[in-house]
Amino acid sequence: MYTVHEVAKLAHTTVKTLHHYHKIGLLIPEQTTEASYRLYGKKDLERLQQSLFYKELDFPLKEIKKLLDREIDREDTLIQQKYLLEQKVERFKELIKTINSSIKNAKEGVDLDIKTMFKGFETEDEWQEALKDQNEHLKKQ
Amino acid sequence: MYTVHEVAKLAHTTVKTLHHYHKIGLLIPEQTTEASYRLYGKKDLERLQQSLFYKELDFPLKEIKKLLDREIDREDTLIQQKYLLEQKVERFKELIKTINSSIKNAKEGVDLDIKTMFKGFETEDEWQEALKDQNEHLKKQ
DNA sequence: CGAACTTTTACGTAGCGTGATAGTAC
DNA sequence: GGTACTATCACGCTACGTAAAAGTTC
Repeated sequence: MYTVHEVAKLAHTTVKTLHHYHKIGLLIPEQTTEASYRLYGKKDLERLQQSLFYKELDFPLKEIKKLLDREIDREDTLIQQKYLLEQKVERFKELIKTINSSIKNAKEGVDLDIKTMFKGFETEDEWQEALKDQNEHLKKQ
Repeated sequence: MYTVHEVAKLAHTTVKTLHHYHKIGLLIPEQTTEASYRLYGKKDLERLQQSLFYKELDFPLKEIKKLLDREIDREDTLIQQKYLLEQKVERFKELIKTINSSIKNAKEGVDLDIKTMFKGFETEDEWQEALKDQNEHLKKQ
């Protein structure tokens, strides 16, 4: 069992964040003491971990809650999260490419064409679509 | 010259976002028509591009404005942004590693030790520190 | 003339941060 | 009994979303 402070330190987040997650029902501590001190167990830490992964993927907390509440299977969820993180790495690599093009053109004083300027951002929405498809996929299974 | 809608489409953002950036002074269109329609030029698009890069790096808009207002040199800024994006890719790779460990342990039904569970998140703050150092570094130049 | 833009104004929302005040553990 | 926690309000802030009403362009 871990106190708020301990969990915050372990997960590199803040006490206030844990309070917030408690309030919105995203992460309810396994136990509370008589003085209503929050006590988190192993399962709570696992759920927090998965929440943080989703957060890195820019999922809104409400959706994270939904996803974890109907949690099909921890392993499946982890596999999906891994896939999404890999997608994100690809997007970032695209952005780096775009920067390289921009640097090159800045150096040469040439104007970069506009489509190229925003390459890698474009994937933002398409990528959101891909996310939905992914979720649809999971639901159907 | 591009209208709000055109810019929004090009940069894969929204009209409202451009309004907001105008309002806070982050991106003021080069021209406005008689009917006060916003018209964005090439310079504006470049500034928007850099803003979006910083946004991907989780910089608050206020700081982005500051950074771009004192813009030392577009090229230098791009190089710094590239470096920071690469850092971020590394963090994400760490997270993927963490997921792999978690999947493995989920498979074997073994409990993962807690420090490992949050590896990759830990860099969040340390990474923020690194950011500050970077900025300090730039300021001193 | 209609369809697709555009404007400003205004209120709503998410995800916490930041005190303030007060109780609690050791 | 002091120090370091903990709790619950409550208000503030950022970065927009989401209408709502009205003008504009082609």
